[in-house]
Amino acid sequence: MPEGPSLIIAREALMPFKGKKIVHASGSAKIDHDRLNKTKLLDIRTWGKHLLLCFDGFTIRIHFLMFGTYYINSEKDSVPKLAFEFAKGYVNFYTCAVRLIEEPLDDIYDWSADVMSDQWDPKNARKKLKDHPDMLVTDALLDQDIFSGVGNIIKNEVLYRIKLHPKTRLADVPARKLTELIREAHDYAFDFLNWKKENTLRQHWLAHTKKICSRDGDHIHKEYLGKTKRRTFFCNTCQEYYH
DNA sequence: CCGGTTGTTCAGCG
DNA sequence: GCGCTGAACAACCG
Repeated sequence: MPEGPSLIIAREALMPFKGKKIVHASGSAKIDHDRLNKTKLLDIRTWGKHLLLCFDGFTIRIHFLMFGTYYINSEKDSVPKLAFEFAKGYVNFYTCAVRLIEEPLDDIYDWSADVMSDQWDPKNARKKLKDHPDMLVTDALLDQDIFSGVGNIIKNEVLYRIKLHPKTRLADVPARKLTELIREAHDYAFDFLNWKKENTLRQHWLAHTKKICSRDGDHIHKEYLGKTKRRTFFCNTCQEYYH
């Protein structure tokens, strides 16, 4: 569920409820459900991995973390974190972090950082990357302030696609390669979205969970790299290590 | 059946 | 106040 493209799918699935009134809100999330009862769901937005349910004067932010899911007009056998009942239909959110946000969204979200957004701005991303010369590219792609919506799968696939070694420091990335990094973070996310919709995402992975490099037949390494120590799959032969 | 993980936040420590 | 670590959360897949 968690990476940015999946949130686009979630938003689309929820759009039928836009403008509809919540008849009853419930769930185990520690929020004031009374604020939701009999209020209209004005809009559904996303910022990276955040699902934003907009109401008059506040927003419910849902983060699906690793295992979060949602069921529309159906449920599974566990207590939802949050559940909305409309006059026609209902939604259940499971295993997610729910938070009520009072601030205007424009005050707290940099929309240009979201690789899935119309407002995604490669130039801003480049500026931010310049500010972190010692950051490894494997960490940079996971930085939600720079590449909001990019997760570990997208990270691995982008680095493989542009033939860049995950341990490369940002300062050592050639300018042209940096352009590719930024472009591919956006482009691969949309390939991810399309494949996810077709249910063919897994079969399109070239590096993530792979053992053999399809370019040169070499072994794909699996290491836990960077500050975040996340699973990183890479080929030492075709992914150039600049240092 | 167990181990691992598409992620984030927070407490605790030096 | 900082950076770092580890825990907590929790469900599905192989």
